[in-house]
Amino acid sequence: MSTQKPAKPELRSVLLQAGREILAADGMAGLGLRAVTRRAGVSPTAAYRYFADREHLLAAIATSGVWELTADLETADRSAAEPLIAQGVAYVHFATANAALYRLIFGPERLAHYPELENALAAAYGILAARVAKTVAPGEAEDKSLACWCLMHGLASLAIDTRLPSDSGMPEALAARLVKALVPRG
Amino acid sequence: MSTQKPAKPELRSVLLQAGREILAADGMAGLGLRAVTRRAGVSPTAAYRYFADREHLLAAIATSGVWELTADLETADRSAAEPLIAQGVAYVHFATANAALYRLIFGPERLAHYPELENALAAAYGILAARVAKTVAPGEAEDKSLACWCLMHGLASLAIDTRLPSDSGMPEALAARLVKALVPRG
DNA sequence: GTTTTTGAGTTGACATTGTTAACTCACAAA
DNA sequence: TTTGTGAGTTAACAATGTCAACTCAAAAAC
Repeated sequence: MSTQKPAKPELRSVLLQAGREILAADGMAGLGLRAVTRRAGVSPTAAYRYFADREHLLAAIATSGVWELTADLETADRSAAEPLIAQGVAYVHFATANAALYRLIFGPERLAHYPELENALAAAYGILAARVAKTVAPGEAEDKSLACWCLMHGLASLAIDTRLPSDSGMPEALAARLVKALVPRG
Repeated sequence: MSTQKPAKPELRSVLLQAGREILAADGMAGLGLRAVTRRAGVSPTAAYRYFADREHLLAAIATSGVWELTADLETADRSAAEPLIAQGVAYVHFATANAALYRLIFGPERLAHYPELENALAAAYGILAARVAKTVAPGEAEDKSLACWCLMHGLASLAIDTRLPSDSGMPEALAARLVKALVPRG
């Protein structure tokens, strides 16, 4: 007789999933360690077998999000006539579609100390920088990559906080315009 | 005989000051309602006479910071040969010199609901947009202003989180280069 | 000049949170 | 059969945000 249980739930990833769901439903406000374990149907302290403390749990959730973003950038880069612009659009689309998650990633100050998160972010930036390097004069690559990244992050933040001038239209369209302004041959 | 007391301490602003000090010393982590009142030498609930809850207190602290930033942008704009670039430099200088405060301002999601904070931010943006409008072709002003703002915010965030490529030099210098790349006649 | 009102703050309590230390207990190894 | 051990639980702690009820001095009203 086979067990009815979900076949090795792997609590660690269950917790990440629970965190993502809470994030999508209640935003950062609801994202406590106890809330996450509660939703995972497990006792609060169970999380400590997989995460040193609450911050490490949050960092892991953020990391999972960044890998998703990286994948989105990669497909955008591959599948479009204007790859750099497509990346910009994909970036702000991800941010607006996963607002709370994006805020977790770039919100608090816990960033520098989590190598996993660092790596994921470096990978995402790598996709962008590689495309810029192929699009722009060699001497300009470094600065333009950085400028693009800043531009997209800034735009995404403003869009999420509905701080864009109300007549700016869809943030994705804005992303396309702004990236084009910075790198005309995107 | 004149009183020895500090002549109408105006608890509200004392609390703001205490918050700023905590922010500078311990970062956002230490910025609890109880910590603030404790440092102000007053009981925890005293804050509720001036702020509806902890978030309103934080919003007020953030607002005070944004007005400071606005003033910095204004003087930078007035006192330089290349006013737009000076604004960019002043912006990231403020952010890096007041990292925790900057994170409070742009960190959590409590933004849209605090008109005071909204106004302060609109004022800061106004300074920038006005200068861009004077520097750039009429049709381009809107988008370029926005792009500048995004650029500066993105750069400031990355600089604070030490996520800039390590060979980028001082963030202020970087700000000058990036703004110039976007608006050559800055 | 006495009474009343009120503004500004305190005390004490409550529910929640993150975290720790000590435990249970099924299952694999010996 | 015994012994470990991995994965989780229970019970408790200190700290937090918040509320309701109070104190009490100084200003207003009569």
